[in-house]
Amino acid sequence: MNQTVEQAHMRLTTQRQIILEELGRVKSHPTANEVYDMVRRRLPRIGLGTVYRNLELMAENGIILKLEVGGTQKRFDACIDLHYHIRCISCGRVDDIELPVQQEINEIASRNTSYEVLSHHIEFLGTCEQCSSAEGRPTAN
Amino acid sequence: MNQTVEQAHMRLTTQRQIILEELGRVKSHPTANEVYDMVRRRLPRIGLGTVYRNLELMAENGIILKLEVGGTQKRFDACIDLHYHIRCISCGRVDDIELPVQQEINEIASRNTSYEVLSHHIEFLGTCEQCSSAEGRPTAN
DNA sequence: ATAACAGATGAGAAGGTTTATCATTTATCC
DNA sequence: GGATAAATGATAAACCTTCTCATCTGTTAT
Repeated sequence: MNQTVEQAHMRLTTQRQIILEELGRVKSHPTANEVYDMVRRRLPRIGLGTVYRNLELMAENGIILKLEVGGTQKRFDACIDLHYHIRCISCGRVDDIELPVQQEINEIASRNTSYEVLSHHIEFLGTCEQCSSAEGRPTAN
Repeated sequence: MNQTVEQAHMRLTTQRQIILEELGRVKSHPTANEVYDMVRRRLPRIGLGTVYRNLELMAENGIILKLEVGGTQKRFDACIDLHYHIRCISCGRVDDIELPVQQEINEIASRNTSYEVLSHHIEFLGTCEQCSSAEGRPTAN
């Protein structure tokens, strides 16, 4: 599951290479459109569809991570190690959160459901520093 | 936060009443469109916008719960007690899962982030009974 | 009761995100 | 190099959600 573009029998095209590079460059968890904007600075003629297609493909092959978080848009992460996230309910940004991964709750969950449990994800909700400090100010929002 | 329609200074219109009734009738976690379909059987002239507007409003006022889960669509729940969910990666259905709520991890998370932590949600991923048993069959999917 | 007012609705348009289509381009394999 | 398969870019389409606004409904004050 966790592999490289070549091991997934995907051609390492220029587009894929740069999508991967740009995604790896940031610590944020960009949406497809944000990745598109980053990549377009280096490949101005790339299509939005190509970005979507490849993010989806690379996520399916375990090369990158597609975040299963709330909010309207899908987000992607070059770091595929299991870790948890926190999302700002005001501006929507998503950050990593330091918390020991609790693999054991998968087993606990398994005992209480008819589903075949594969994984879990914890998402915290809160307000980020910027939005918290902007709350009082009349002009900001 | 957790209150009735009247306490939220919302008029208890026929539409709101029936939306609440229909949402309370099911144990699933329907999408706005699924609620629309259920309600329309009793109020054929209701608009989809009314359903969206009122689900959103009632969620804001803590009358119902808007699920912060992955997937493309928002889902709603008449049960507002904090509990966790499991989502089928094959068909998308969402069920409750029995697992003690871990309020203490909010505090642990708080120590490791600059966010103001408000809440958290755990979402398990897996395959539901139906999809698991349908996996082998050639015709099903 | 009735008039004035505010809130809610229904219909449709519009917006935003994602996926599908397809002719063209690019890479790979003999 | 030529045949073949895969990937791209452009565009359209699909999908979900929100917005707009004229109309309707309920409330309040007279």
